[in-house]
Amino acid sequence: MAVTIKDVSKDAAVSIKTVSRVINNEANVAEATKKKVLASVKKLGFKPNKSAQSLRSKKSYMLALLYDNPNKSYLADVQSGIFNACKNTGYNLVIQECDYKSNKLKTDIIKFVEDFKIDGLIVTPPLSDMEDFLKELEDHQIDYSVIAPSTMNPESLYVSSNDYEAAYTLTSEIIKHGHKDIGFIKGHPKHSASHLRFNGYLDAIKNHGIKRNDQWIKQGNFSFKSGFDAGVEIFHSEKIPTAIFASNDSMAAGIMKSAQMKGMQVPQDLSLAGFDDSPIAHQIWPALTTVKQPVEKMAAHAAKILIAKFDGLAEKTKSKEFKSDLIVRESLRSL
Amino acid sequence: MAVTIKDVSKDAAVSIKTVSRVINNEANVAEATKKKVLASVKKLGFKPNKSAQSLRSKKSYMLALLYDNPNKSYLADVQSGIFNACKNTGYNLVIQECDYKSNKLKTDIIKFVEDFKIDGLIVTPPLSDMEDFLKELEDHQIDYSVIAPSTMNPESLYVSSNDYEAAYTLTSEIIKHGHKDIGFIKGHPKHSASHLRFNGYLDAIKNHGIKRNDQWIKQGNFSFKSGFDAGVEIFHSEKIPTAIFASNDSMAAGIMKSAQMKGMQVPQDLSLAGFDDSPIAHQIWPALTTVKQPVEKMAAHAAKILIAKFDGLAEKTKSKEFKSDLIVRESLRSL
DNA sequence: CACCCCATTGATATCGTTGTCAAAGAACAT
DNA sequence: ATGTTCTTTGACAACGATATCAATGGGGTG
Repeated sequence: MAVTIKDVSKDAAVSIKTVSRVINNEANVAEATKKKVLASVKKLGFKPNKSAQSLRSKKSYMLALLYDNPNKSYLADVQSGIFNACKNTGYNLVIQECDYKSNKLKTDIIKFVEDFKIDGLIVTPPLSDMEDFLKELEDHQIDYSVIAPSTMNPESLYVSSNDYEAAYTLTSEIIKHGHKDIGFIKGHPKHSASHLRFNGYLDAIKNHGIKRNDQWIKQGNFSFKSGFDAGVEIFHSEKIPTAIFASNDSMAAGIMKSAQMKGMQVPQDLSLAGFDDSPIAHQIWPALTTVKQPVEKMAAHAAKILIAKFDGLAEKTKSKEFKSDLIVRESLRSL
Repeated sequence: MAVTIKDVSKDAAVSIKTVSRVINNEANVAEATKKKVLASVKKLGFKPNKSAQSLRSKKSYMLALLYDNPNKSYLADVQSGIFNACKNTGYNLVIQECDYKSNKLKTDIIKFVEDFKIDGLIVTPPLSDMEDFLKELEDHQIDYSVIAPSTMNPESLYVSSNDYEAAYTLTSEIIKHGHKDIGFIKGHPKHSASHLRFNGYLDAIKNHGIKRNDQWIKQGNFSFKSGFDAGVEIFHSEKIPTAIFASNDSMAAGIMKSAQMKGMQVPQDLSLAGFDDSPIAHQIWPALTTVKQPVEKMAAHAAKILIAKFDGLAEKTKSKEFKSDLIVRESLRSL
């Protein structure tokens, strides 16, 4: 039989309520009592029973990760980050796949939260970009933190990244290599990341005196196939750009395939850059120059913010913007 | 306030124990009573409180997935399968990363199971290949099901795949294309899949009268880099094989990189085959001929087996072997 | 008709926590 | 010394389910 709060209270010669107070870090426990109790807890190896805690306190100690059809490696990184943050906090993670297009999305999620008594949500793109969805959560007093490239509501809990700046930097890097004819593949329009990256690109070429050429700017949706299709289209243009910046690595890989099928070599005939530093970026040849976001850290932070909010004692953790790194590999050549 | 068993019992004019009996599908409830109760349950939208159930019944309704550093897309597929199987069963999934090399592995996992009162484990390679580890679980009466290419213990709960046959088939396919000089890259030695795939290859070439050439057989560990290194080595041989079969797609991609860096074209100068049909297989060019296992279905089945064991009523689900499919793409050419 | 058996049902204890509230004691002001 | 406030503590109820065990009643048997 496992050791219970009762055993501890006997061992420490205090009431069970006092033990409860100690393990919950409540105020107004004498220092000496606290010490005594903690000693007993340690000695007996006491671990509070989650079910009993949940039942009584109406908390589930469960966070849920909401996602919609992400890149698998992104998902794995996010999960991994959250798990690390949860470790030793008593919180656990459940995963919930959603369909951002569903008109039942809001009610489904609210039902999910209520059924499972989820304490808080961690919301990833593109759900994190849907204002009405987040509003609905707030209306139902559901706590959440978002992982998103931009923040619409600075009051909410969030971790953000600097997609605009990163795209600006990467574009500038391409320009530094002597390129003037630079194509761009946009990401999925429902992701705010897509617009930020595109704006970073646009501002960078503009500030370097390069004129935008819409023949080389194609709409993609972050999928390999959309990159491939965009590549095929671009290579049908009368004039072909010397470099293409795709809004993520999968699309860049798609372009590479379409280029290679046309007999073009990367980077000799075409320079290429991606975004995300997903596994594909270094598993193709030539390896992609890209931008790496600290996804795992971001996810961990998103979880920490939430937990800090629930658990009064947790060190106060604030919303925060994370910086991305430029990863220079082989797919970019100097003209 | 959520509706409780008490509300239902009032509405149906029976005792709470009878409601409990109905929702747990216990025997000896009159058909009429059952109907009446179920009607009230539906009418009020009653959902049993997990915490209360756990507390009283000593079950957590939680399964845990044990993994060690897998391919991220494999992990995502496994999770997705398990989640689907859990849906509407009341069971939930937690994820636990392990280190198969750690000498604390066994005690850590047992502690984990006891601390969280995990009902059952789903064990993936290479942990599922460690007999002593599984033995330890049994000694502690921990329920588990394994997802593994082979089964050491036909009594245990498992889902298996036919890696040997699939490798045999794929090798035969390569031979049918006219290849006689076929290299092989072995997988991580701690994975039984590695040996099964290798044996499938060996038997296939033997049965087709092809002699084994150890210069073309290299040890890998399923990583991209190990494939790349193996490729570099092989291409230093005096004679180069016309085809290489890598034990997984990442390593095949690594070989492709090493070949392309040498100026060789796939499949003109070198045919290539992989295994797993991971995303990389179709995101490189030429796309890889490979073997696809129904990973998601397998994982779902592994979860179902466990749940069936716990929940007396669940349809009896048996251990099962799943078949893989050959996926023919562009990386294999006829001589 | 009396008896027993078995299927069905319910009253109540129980799981291991936290919440409520009151009591005891310490500290401080008057 | 007395009253007041604040800190510290504990007794006991409560959370919402399942477990135990006894009560009830219908059907079969002698």
